[in-house]
Amino acid sequence: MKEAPDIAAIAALAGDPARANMLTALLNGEALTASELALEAGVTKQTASSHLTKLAAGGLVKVEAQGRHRYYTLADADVAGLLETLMGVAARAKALRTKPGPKDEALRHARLCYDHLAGDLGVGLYDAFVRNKWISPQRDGSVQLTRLGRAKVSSFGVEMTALEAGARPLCRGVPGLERAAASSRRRGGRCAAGCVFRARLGEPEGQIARAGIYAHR
Amino acid sequence: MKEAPDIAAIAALAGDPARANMLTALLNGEALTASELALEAGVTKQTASSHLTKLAAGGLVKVEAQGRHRYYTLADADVAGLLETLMGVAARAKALRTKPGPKDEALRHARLCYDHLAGDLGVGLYDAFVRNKWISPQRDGSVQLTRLGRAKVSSFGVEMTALEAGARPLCRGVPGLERAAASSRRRGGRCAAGCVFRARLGEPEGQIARAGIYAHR
DNA sequence: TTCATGGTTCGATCCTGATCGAACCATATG
DNA sequence: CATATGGTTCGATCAGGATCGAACCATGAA
Repeated sequence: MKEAPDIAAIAALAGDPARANMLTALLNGEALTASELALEAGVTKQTASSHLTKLAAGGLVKVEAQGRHRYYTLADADVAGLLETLMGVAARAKALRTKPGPKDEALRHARLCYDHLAGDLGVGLYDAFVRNKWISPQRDGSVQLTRLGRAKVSSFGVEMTALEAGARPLCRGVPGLERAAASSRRRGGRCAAGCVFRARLGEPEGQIARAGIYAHR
Repeated sequence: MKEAPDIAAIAALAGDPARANMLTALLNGEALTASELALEAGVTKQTASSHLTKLAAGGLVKVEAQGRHRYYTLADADVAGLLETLMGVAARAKALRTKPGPKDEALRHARLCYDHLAGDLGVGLYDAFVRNKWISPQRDGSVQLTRLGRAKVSSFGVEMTALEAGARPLCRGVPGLERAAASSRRRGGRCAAGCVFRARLGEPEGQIARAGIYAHR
């Protein structure tokens, strides 16, 4: 478990209220100065400086100096995603008891959008692709684009270049996932690796695949 | 910023090395006893007990008693997702310097699988759907299933029930995202809300949509 | 019933890190 | 050049929480 300390390090960075406030303030994509972030966090400029140094060292934020101003932004979309995930987990854990502000409402809504109609279309497409035998779920959990399917998507105008892996499955079974895949199948659920493709086409983000990894006892 | 403390609370839970080790040990979906988790974390049983109480109170794990044994599992797939996201951020932040063990390799590989061929097919399908005018990206960033598209997916055998919202767009523009959407469009990138659908069909998880929210300065 | 084992609770210890005042450096403006 | 403002660094303080030994409770097996 060599990895845990590093996970802990990142999590610990977001685990401080002041730093969490700063990160959240940066979620809308604007770049804020150290002073502004100090205000957001409700701490002094020196405390803010100390925190921001840590966030930058930890790779959660980027800083760009413009004259005497230091503009901070989230390091990348993954950090934003992390914050969103935290929000989601917090909400489910009922840790989120207060009504979020407008900005958070927008994020909430965006997430609802993810889980809505587009998801249904993706699911529908996957099922239809299977029924029409355009893709073939494999025993090992992978999904194969069939000859028929190749012809079909080609007829849609899909560029075949990236898909021209011959008989190569779209998603190969993963050694560590075999057991989980088998387990998931027995439960009448979709297999893990197969669900990778399905996740691509419409399920809530990664949930199915994680459900595969995450075999309920 | 009422939300930040709750985010911080969740993050802080994962921010302790012992707890992080425990959570990671549970990532493969197995249920582990308190004693096993104590071993995983390298702490005494009493310390483990204390930690597990917090994790359970925070909603990150679930516990099920069987006789004198207490089996712990991750609370849900979102928690697993959170851990994965943390791993991803840690990896990008170069905080991850050691070579992960086999189990982690499987997770890594699963993620590679996500970002691979299935993604290409999804992207290809989206583009083809647009080119064929089966879906129509709207000015406000939403995506509309066209009359033609409805007929098409219906011909695939896709159940129309969930999609029978008439002229309702698959993904409506979000008020808070309009500016970001416009901004993203100007950059030659895909719009935010439109990319919700696209994300469904193949882009790395939520990245595009977040990129939209996250407007680079 | 006794003993073993799993797990919780209590209390004391101590380390870590957030915090801020003071001082200093860097930049901008009049 | 002097003053104002943005931001960093240093050092001292102290609260919080991880930790573990001891004790206790709960369950299982002989």
